[in-house]
Amino acid sequence: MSEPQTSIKPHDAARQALVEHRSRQLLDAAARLMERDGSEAVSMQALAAEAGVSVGLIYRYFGSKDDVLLAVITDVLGAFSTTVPEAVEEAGEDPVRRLAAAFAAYCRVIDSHRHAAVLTYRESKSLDEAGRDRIKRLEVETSEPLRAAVRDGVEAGKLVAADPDLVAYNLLLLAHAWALKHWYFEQTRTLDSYIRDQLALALRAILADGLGDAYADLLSVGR
Amino acid sequence: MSEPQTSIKPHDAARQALVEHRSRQLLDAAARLMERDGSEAVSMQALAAEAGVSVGLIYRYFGSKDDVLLAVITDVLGAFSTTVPEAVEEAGEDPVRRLAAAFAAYCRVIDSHRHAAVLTYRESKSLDEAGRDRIKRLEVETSEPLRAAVRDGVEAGKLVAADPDLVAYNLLLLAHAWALKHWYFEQTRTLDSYIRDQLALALRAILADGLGDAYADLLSVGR
DNA sequence: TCGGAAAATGAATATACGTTCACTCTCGCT
DNA sequence: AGCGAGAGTGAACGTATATTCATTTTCCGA
Repeated sequence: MSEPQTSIKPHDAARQALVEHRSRQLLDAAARLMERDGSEAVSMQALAAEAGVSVGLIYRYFGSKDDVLLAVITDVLGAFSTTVPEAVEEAGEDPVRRLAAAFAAYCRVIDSHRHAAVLTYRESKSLDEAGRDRIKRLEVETSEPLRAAVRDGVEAGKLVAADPDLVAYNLLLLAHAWALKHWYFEQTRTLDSYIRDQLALALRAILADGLGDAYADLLSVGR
Repeated sequence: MSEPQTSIKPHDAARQALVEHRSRQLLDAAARLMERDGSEAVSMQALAAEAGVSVGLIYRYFGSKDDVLLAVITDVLGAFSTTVPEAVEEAGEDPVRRLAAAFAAYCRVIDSHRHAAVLTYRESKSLDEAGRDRIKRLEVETSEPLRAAVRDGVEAGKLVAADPDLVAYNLLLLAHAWALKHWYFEQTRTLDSYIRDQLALALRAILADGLGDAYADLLSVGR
């Protein structure tokens, strides 16, 4: 009934700290590798080299390559779910402003993880069924702030959208598009002008009549 | 100065026919394989099996796997450049109707090659720089009908778009999205309702004031 | 009918990569 | 100081798969 060792607690704490540290080190290395050489370049050996550890060590902290990739994706999705709500709060009460802030925040997170953010689009033989389902669910969940903002706008009579979910999902897609089609958009746009122009276009479709003046600043298009 | 063989001409014709036949056979097999098992499943051995030929034969008609994939993509892009203009012509003179027809045609082509159409999004280590550039150029070219329709609509005063190119490219993206995010959209939509709803939403953003009634049929949403 | 050139075959080769494991190193405790 | 458990190592293994090539088959013209 008694523990074989009395020092379980402190051990566990140290262990946890190490796990935390190694996981972060590896996930950071994976992200770095991805942004530098593309997501195809993330092999276990390359990851080990980038992180400055041995191949075998990775398997002490992640069960498989799938697990690593899953964790990278989860990381990015986590960034959404902290950054975006924050930005929305800062935008104040107006649902239109909140929507604009949410979209901008999405785009900015994606811009700083351009490859990792679109890992989901890779028809990976790697990621198994369960992992894919989990990611899909998370992805839909992280689009919730957008959906909420659109719904609020409709309820407040400031937006008109027959299908708020479609509007929100399209905005999510356009945020992803900044990464997916970066080679195209970068020819003519910066991140800021992309956000501004896409937002202006989207708002034109859903802003209630007569509100153009109130949001003129959001409806302007880049020079 | 004289040819070693007098029968060069007929030979060449027969050769050409064979090349044509084999290429089609292989590209069709690749497309079939892709739609059935996903694009990751297209290995040279699987392709050979699906086409009912030997592995070595593929290399007689394509220099490498890259070449095969490139040809598959080119095939789909070719389908765009014949189908879409056709659909646009059938839609008559009205630029708004033409735009609607173009978008619908895009979506339909994509729907029938859901995996192949989206091969471009695979961050393939396979496809080399030159091939990717060629594809990018072709992809932009195939979006020309959309661009033209939007521009015409603006000139005719029926559409209002600060940046017609962005509008056209977004529509292209939304067509791709039917394939990219099929797992999401299929939950709530059919291809037809997808086309209708996306078109309605997009038109709301760009239709000139007072034209709502004239295009009420294009602006309706829902089942 | 026959010879040979082109077409086709598929086993073998090369390579890249995920995963494992026998071994070494580190460090806290006695 | 010495020991032992857990941390870390990296060569080796298995597998998948792109590519090659020696060999066989097909088929057309003489």
